[in-house]
Amino acid sequence: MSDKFYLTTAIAYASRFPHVGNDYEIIFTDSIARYNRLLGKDVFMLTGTDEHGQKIENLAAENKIQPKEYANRISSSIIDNYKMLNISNNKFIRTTDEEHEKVVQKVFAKLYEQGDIYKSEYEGWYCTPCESFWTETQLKDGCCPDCGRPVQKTKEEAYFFRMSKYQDWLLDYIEKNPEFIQPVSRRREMVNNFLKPGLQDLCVSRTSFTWGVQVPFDPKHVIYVWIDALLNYITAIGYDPDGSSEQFEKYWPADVHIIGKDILRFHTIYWPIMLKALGVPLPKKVFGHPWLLSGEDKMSKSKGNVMYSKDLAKYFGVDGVRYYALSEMPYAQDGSITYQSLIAKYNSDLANTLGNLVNRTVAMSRKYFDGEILPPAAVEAVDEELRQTALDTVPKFCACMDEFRTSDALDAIMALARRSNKYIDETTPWTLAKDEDKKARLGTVLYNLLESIRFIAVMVSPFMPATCDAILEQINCGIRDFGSLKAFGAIKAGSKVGTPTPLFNRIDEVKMMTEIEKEIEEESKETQKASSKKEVPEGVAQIGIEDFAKVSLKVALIKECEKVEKSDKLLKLILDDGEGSRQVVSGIAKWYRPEDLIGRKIILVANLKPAKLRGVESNGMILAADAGEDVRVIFADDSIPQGSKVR
RNA sequence: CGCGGGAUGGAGCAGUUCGGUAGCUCGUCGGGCUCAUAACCCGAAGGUCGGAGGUUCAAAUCCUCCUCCCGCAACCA
Repeated sequence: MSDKFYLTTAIAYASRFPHVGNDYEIIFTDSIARYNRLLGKDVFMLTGTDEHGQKIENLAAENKIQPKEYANRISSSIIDNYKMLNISNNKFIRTTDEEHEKVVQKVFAKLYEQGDIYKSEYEGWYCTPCESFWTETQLKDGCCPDCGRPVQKTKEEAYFFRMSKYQDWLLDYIEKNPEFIQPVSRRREMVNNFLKPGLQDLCVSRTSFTWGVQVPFDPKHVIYVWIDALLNYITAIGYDPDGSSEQFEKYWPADVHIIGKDILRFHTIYWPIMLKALGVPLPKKVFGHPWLLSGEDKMSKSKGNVMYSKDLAKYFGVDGVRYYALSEMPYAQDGSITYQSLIAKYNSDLANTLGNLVNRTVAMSRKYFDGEILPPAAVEAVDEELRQTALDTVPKFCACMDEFRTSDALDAIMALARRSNKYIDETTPWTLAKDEDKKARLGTVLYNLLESIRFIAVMVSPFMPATCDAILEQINCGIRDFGSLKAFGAIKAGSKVGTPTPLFNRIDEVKMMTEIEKEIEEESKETQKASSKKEVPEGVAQIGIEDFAKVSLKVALIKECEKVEKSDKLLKLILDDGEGSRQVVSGIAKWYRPEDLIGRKIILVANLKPAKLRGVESNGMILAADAGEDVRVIFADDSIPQGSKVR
């Protein structure tokens, strides 16, 4: 019997509280899980938190608490958030769970013993003040992603996973299993960018921090994120290299890992190779979903465009938030969320189309028959179309959901709601009600409407579980199994409908926007207060004047400037630093054109070690400020002669 | 010439595999109805399908070139 369905989300990094953009993934996954349960499958949905690593260690230190304590806080707030969102996960794993850590160590040891992991030296970038190592890709603007300072190339001892050994096998596997990587466009990206050029061995341990799972046979090493985090998918259900649980045998391989498109690489390259090395079958699918953007941009604190589910739920209800996330998101492109679009969608789909349909139907039933449901005795030709639409919607709904197209599935359901509203106009129950002889006909019309609404309620349950319950309560019908959608007419005549209560109250856009704007203003005032209090920036240690004196800052004149070929971000500058010319390369091409800079004076870090960027030599660096997402060069006053020392 | 995706009425999308009246939701305008949440139903306006060429009886769809956006990669001293 292959009626089990195991699906997972990525585990959330427990460094800070997630916003709606992050929550999209769990809402989406939850709707897939609930859909498969509706089909009668034995579903196991896993989610959790990734709680190890440098960043959490640092954040904990800043807050003067233990890392575990910090992780506990964030983790429990995430659990609360998921509860609020009505997420139906079967398990919540934390990478700090004892069972998980034990298995991670065993796996590491096993891979080491069989030669897939070996000890070597790791060349990376070191940030002295933070005492932390970063990989090339982790760097932000070439500097430490935590404190923004320059970093130095250094070596440390580390363990590596021999990825290259499995590369041909994986390439072959991906080609033979086109279903494996989900939106297909992403598959090409992975194959062309990583697999074909050749895989680098992956560094899987660190000595630069301690908050993580220890390498069992070499305690000064901590197992770095990939082995630790990815293994959660199998440790959570009882994998053990020495013999796994029954639960593992039953649910593995996972039917799908649902993850953000940004971490597809780890799930479609490193994870399959790890599993292969362990002799464990691969998950059937990895689906890299797009992002929910705030308007046009990614949500970020510095832009002040972050929206949290719990705040949105206050205005739109949990199901309103779930509905928006699931219906507005295109299949493979990023979606967008704004208060305006949320209000528009909420009003037109939920309040007007669906909510009003249920409300008017139940109200008529009460009004004309005191709520009693009559049998569908007086059938007419118009009925057939409604009936057929309802029946046709079911396979459409399934086809969409099997491909994870939630917005198309919801579209199909809303089309049925619209068809039902139209049916009311076609049959004009209020006219039938005036004629005593048309009672049976009127009863039939209302019966058909109630049954159609029942179809909607059942199909809507994966997306808006609470709304499904509320509808079924109002039509007073408990028949909600998927099998009941095979035929039209499961509602029993003779029972009485409940009280008509609006499911979604219409929102006055102007009113709500003023309210929301007021709230946002108050919040930003608060955060400003809070941030002005702790002026010591995150993650930057205080230094003495003697440290500062090590940096030689000078004013310099930009004499020439041009773009570095084949680069998006680099400008090559020829500077006059008072002693002569020097060439500096700077990553500011996105914000400045060469002609904007020539003739201006800037501040130069004069004693930085030379480096080559994109093959062009750079001697020093120019100072610039991060203004949100933008970068602004710090210009010096024209009256300052070049070569002047800055201190 | 690093790899990939995209450009369709005011907005957001479908249609492109296997050429043949350009479709959906929202918005706008006009009408209808009164059971209902100023809702619902009907109708209309609005698109030379990013641009230029080509193949064809026929191109949003196939081919070539170009422009602009977005991911990934490289790069950010």
